[in-house]
Amino acid sequence: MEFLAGKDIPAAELKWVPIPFSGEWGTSTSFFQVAANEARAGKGQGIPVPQRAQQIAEQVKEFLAQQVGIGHIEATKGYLNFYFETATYAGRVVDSVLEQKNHFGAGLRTGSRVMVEFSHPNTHKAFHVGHLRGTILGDAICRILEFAGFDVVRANYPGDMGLHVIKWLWGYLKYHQDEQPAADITKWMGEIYAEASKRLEEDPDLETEVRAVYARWDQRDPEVVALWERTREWSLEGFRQMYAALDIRFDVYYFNSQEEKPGKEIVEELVRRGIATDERPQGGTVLVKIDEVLGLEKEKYRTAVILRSDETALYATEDLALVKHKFADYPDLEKSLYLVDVRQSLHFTQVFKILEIAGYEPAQKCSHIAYELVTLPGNVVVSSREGTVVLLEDLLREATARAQEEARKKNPSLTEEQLEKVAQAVGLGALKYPILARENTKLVTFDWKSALDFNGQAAPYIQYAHVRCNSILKRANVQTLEGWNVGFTYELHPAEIELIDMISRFPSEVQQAAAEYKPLVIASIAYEIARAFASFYDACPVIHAEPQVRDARLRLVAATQQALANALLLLGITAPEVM
RNA sequence: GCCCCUGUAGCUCAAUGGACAGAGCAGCAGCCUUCUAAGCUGUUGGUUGUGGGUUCGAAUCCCGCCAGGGGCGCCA
Repeated sequence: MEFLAGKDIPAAELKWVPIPFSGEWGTSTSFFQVAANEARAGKGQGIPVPQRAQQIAEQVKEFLAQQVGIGHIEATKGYLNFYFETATYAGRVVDSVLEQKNHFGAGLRTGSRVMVEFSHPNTHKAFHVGHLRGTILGDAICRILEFAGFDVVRANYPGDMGLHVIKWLWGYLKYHQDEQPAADITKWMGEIYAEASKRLEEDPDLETEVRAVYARWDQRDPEVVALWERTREWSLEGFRQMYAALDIRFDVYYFNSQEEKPGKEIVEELVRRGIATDERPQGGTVLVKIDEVLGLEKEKYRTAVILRSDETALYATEDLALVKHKFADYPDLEKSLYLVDVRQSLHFTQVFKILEIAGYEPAQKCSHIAYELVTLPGNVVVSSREGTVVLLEDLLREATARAQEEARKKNPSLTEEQLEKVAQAVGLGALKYPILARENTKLVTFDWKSALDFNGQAAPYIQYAHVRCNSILKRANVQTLEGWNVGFTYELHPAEIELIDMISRFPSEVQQAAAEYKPLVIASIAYEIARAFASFYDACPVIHAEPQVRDARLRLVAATQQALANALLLLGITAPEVM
């Protein structure tokens, strides 16, 4: 550091990055910025920056080489690479995994609480692949945030009231009065919804009848309320089963039907305070001309309608109340996240902005995390109205059936009970992984072929690596790995080094995934660890190696298994013992 | 018209402003008397949509353009 200061090199400005993999570990920094600064200050002596950077790197290397306690250093292309001593580094990585076990990679508790709202299914509609993305993504984000050190509140906000529910009730009353649900309730309800939508499209005059049902709901007409309560429960039961099948849980449920009243009160308050414009006297709506209120010249937040002209509530009405409801329940929330598809970006911007204008400060802690849609081949949007849906239950059934068939073929020694479990783990994992391994902002096209492809970069590949680790440890008949005094004192195979390298990256990947709300980061490192292990498995015998090598490798295998298990857990994917 | 997202290998996707743009799939050539072949090894494949700019350095940041998708006063 003193040396650097003497050279006018600001040590604090040096960025340290991993060295591109070359069979050794180390950390590296470059002197391009230093050289560029020199050149700018006229001290560059006319030497091109890259060359000058290399000169500095060499000078620093010369100096450091005279110091004791520093191993292998290299100056190349303007970079200064410090290499760690292999045996020490490898041992430290493996030891820390085996010591920390299922906490390996976990962050320190931050003491700060974050709410993540996700899934928000609509009652009286089908639950299809389109809903799967937000649900799976939300679950993984919660798992990652929790592991990274946050206290997470998992919130669900089912749409149990709104025009779609009213439409369903209307369709039922008019065409299916007193009908009992079919065995598959969710599917049956979805069909009634699709039928109602179709009839309304064919004859727009029927709108008035639907509005009339909405009015009856608003006046709490006993027949409508009773029917709503009964049918709503059918849907909710369906959701409970669905979440159980997906291995997803929630801490708190909010229902938009509960936010109608408080929402309308907020609307009235906004009108009183002159923030909202009340056009009801002219037969219009209540709305907030946000840009106008803020005095913006260019349109940005636009205008938000917050109450219908017939005084029934919109989602906007209810969302205003929900923001407050959440902070009333959890006053210490540092963040309130809304994981909702990208089409609702403007809506949330408006809701949060309106509350901010009204002086409600927690609104600034709210943010919308947008994700893109799942479409069907040919850019067909999944729509319960159009009936272009792939139902989640069909998807789950297909995936597990396919996984079971595959498992039976690959490993005939499995018992029926084991097959069952493997099919669950593999089928579900195969569905989740492609969604999680993709940037949130990218469209996912669903097709059966790739959904049921279990090869290559997919969950089964990672699960298989975990199973192989397990298999080796079982065959080695290791009772415990505690207190082993073994190290990586032999010459490591490149595959071994890469595997250790990948494992060592896991903790920082967790932090990145949490900071950016990106399960993709975990999906990638999980795959990288599995891939490195597959090469290692092929190149490095464990059980039949010499005792000293065998023991070190057994510990590495155990560490790999642990790292894979931790990563899979964050993705909500089961790590099987056998498959 | 305004705003947002996307454009990387034949296909699906990666890549904190840093070293040679990487994987999978598909294709081609190999590997199972040795820890499960849902695997491994090798190989083919690139003007990162396009034109400028900033920078020592750009797939990445800024501006223009092209193409696709989404949103924009009573759907959610």
